[in-house]
Amino acid sequence: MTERASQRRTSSEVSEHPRPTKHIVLEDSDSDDDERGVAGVVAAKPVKLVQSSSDDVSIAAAANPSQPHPVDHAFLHGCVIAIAPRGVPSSQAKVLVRLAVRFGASLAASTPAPASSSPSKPPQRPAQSSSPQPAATHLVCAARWSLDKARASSGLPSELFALPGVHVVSVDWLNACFVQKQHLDESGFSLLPEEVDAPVLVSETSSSATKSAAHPEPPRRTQTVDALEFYKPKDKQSDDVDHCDDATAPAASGIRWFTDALPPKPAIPRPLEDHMPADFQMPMFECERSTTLAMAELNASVAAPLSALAEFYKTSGDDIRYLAFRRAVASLRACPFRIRSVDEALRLPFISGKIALLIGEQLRHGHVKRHLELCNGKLGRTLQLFTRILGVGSKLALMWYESGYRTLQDLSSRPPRGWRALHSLGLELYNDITQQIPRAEVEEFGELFRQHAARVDPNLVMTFSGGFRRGKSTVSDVDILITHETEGLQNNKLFAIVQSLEEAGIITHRASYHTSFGYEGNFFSPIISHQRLNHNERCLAVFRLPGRPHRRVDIISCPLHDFPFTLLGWTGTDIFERSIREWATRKGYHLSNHGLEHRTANVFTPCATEKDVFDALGLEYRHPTERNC
DNA sequence: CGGCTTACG
DNA sequence: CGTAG
DNA sequence: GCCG
Repeated sequence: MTERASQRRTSSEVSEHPRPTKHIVLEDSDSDDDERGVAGVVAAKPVKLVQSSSDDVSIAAAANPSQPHPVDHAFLHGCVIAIAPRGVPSSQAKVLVRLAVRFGASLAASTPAPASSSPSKPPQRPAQSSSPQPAATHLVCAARWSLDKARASSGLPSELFALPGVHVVSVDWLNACFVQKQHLDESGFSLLPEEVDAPVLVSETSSSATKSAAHPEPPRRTQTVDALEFYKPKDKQSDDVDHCDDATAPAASGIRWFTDALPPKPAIPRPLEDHMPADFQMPMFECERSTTLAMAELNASVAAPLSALAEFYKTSGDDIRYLAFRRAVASLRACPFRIRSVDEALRLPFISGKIALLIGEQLRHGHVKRHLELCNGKLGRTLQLFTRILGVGSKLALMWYESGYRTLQDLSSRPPRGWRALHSLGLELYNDITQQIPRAEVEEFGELFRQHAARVDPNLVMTFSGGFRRGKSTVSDVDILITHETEGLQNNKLFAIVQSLEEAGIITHRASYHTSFGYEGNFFSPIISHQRLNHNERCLAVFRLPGRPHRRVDIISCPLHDFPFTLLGWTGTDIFERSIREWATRKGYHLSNHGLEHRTANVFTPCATEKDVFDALGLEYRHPTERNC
């Protein structure tokens, strides 16, 4: 199953590498955050945290296995949930189930089995799919039902009710657990024997009651990102690796920046000009390798025609060849030796037969005929021209080409089939948007963004992702990721920030604005029952700084518990993303922006940092600057 | 010869 | 179909 | 187009 991982390349040996990392711990998690209020104070008191000598930053103590609190993304771990088929609307039940699983619970099998392990212990790690578990620890019934009624007509097998220690609770219990991100004491939510009236309704107001029952000790603050480092965009510019990091200075005011505390890898393992050793082997998966920009220079000329061909195939809709060529290019980029012969090239993954011929041609003649024909031909040039219009992909471009369109002028003078308003904008901004953006301008915009965001909510956290985070000296667009230091509070912030930037004349266009509501605060909104468990906001916009071209910017907002995954997902490159997801699949996981879920256990693996994700996957951590596949 | 990332609008 | 990495 |  996971064989391929270890095939031909090392990697799996690495999978059990030690975990020497020490993590940041809160010195005083209870200290109030008043001081951090608005502007300036953040700087005054940058740390309530002790940074270990280690590489990674972590959110609070989630990474400390011996101490599940205070941050527990799987706070329902060990719970085996059965939801009453009757009394609880099925749409609601569906959501409850997915959320419960999302936070570590498992589902009772439809056929009850004898109870075995103790209800409240979470003995099984997510990875071990087949450990025995109780038939059910929690029977979840409609609110305000009596115990008798539930036993009689909830539709749950009556033997479940007889299990020792089983909790029979109303849906309000689950609801409250989700809202507070804690495993709340069940007692306040148990179904009562008789017609005694129902327990408290959940809602916000019940929190005091439930908390006092569940947590005699002072209620803990919800999860925060206090442990994240601060980051101030540096004025010292550079176009190489180190600038994304070393992040020590706190932001001058307002919200925080998240940054990677990991120092970039020492770059090139060996002298670049060495010959490829006879035993040289490269891992198959791009996510297993380090691919830095400096390293990629070495074989850039050999890779160039393949790279251009990949682009051609992408714009012409041949996704498979696009992938094939991109993988080949990725191998060349990751190769720390200059490729001098076809034989050497053939030893790299995803280079064989046809592609090797092209490489040979490039080596011998300095050009590749197929490259020149396809990419510089009429079709190739036109497809590239058209697909660089906002909202135009291979299908439209191809269709328009076949209809005889050849220039942007053609398109604007006689709008073709499928023309949309977005395309007009794309045309209007074409010359601006196709230009590369220097890092300095990204940081300039980032600073403005930070100021506006801080006015909306000083406790937001922001970071760049995309090419900027990977250390590119120029980027094709700006990617900004925001979250909130308190779980759930990032809701609805993005739109306000965008509005503010629009009013200031910085954001000039909004190509799209997506939002979907999750569980926070909106638990039973209709949208939720359509499987949307995470609140995500995403805005594709255009900004312009005075005297500069228009620029594309993607702004993404995610809940705190998604942060490491969303950051990982938006940092790229696309080849890196595809490879790490495929790797995850081969390890039995499902990796997305929202989490790392074991495919059979249906349990999400708690991760507080990107590094936790790599660890869980048995991968060596890759710094963003090593993901330039 | 099948698979090749994933989720969203 | 398009977007994103 | 390459890999298993």
